[in-house]
Amino acid sequence: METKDPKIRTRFPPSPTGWLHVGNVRTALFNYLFSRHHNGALVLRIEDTDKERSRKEFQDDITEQLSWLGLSWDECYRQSERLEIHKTYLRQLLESGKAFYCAHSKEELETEHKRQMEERAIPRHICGQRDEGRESGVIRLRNDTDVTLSFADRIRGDITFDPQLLGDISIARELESPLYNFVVVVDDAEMNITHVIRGEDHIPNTPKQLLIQQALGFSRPIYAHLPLLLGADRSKLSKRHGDTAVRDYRAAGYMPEAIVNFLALLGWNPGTDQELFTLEDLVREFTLEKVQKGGAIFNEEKLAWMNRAYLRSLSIEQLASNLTPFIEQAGKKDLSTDFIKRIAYVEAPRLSRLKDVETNLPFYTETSVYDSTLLRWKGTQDYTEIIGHLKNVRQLLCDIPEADFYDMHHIEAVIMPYATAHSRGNVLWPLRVALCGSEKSPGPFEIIYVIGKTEALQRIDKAIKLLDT
RNA sequence: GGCCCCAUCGUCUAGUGGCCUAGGACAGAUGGUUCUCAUCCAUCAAACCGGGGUUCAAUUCCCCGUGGGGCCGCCA
Repeated sequence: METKDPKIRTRFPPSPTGWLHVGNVRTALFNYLFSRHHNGALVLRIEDTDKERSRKEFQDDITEQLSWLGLSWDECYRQSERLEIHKTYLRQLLESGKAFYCAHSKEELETEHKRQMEERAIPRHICGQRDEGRESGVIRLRNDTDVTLSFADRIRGDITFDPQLLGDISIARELESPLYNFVVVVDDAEMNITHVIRGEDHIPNTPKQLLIQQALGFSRPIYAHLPLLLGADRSKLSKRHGDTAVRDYRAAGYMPEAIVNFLALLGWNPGTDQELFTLEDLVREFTLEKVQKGGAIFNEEKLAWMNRAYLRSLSIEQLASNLTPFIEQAGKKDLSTDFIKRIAYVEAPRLSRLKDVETNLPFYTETSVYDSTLLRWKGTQDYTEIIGHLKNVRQLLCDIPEADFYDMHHIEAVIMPYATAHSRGNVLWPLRVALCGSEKSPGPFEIIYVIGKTEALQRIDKAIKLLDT
């Protein structure tokens, strides 16, 4: 059993350069689960040091989607507001000679890199200007370490690097513009981050950050590198794999609980057969020891299955209110709440995503034009027989009091004996087609239940008329 | 190319030397229920990357291959 350590602090540091995507959310989730499991704190840090690419709408998207998913944070910072702190440490390194200005041009560095690749040499920049005392250019950390760098990853064990392969690490474009590896180290230390839980694509950054930490005299946090989220081709999940933004899944009608549950199981599981977890369950069960090492493919079919499970756990009232915006979006804005509740009731077993409601919506809200031949069961039924059945069923429906139309099973109980007596297909197929005008649809009782007595009678009359002419 | 990480059914995974004729879930196939669609129920098919060790015994430990991935920015 792990002990609860209130001093544990984790962080989630997205850069606001695109819509928050599911890979980021998985990282955020694991940080959330770990910190909450230990009664610790989660810091949200907007990494907006790249002024060119950072945008306010993306930053808003981060907080909006995290909130929607139920992932809360305890503190929030914007890196761009911490420039003075970063500059202080930058000056410290410059003054102590641990960092220096490198005035080589981009072109020069590019040429050097190209040559190194061609010569199969180590791609690194060991700057010849270390001791020239220049006062402008890129600020680099002097790297003359020759001892092997090593850190204990909580998920992968010891990972070692040869620091000589790194060259002099760039830490700022200029004094006013510090770079990622430097800022991360300073902020993690300043914010007392105890556990750095991030994607394994950051493993190569770790030795650089270790070096910067040492130069600054900071203590080292515990690292845990998560397996990557993969696309179907097993490469790192990205935009080219299709919709990966949380807002897209939200717009399609995935439940936040399903997304969280699904993401948690990508790279982690408690070692049991349980698949459905609330966020509280996850917080209670989560440990880094159970985190997987290999990358996991983001399989939308399983997400859809899980979403179905969550949709079906909703009450009709809850489902109806979740469905309402999607029904409105499909162009049906004035439906009564009772009507929507009846749609929710019959659609519940058919929905993978809330947006799927638009598939059958026309059956409930519109009358359709169809060919009279569609009314024939198996395509061969006699018209006069169909007319007879429809008229009889119509009469049965007429005799049901309006109030009983609010019970689907009552409607079924009235019509079913008649249908059975005349072979169900002979009665129910034409009835259903009369009601919806389509080959495939929900059952006749379901449609009648949704549209109500008056509308049902009208549609049956219309079908009878169609057959009569 | 260099460095680093990883490796059980198509996919997500259980499995920490014998309980494994390898378990579950999604997807798939078949059958049943059924007026169509969906739901639901039952059944089936499907994996330990290869080769060496260690051991009485390896999916599990070690090594080497192979395969996959990540990173090599004055992006984060």
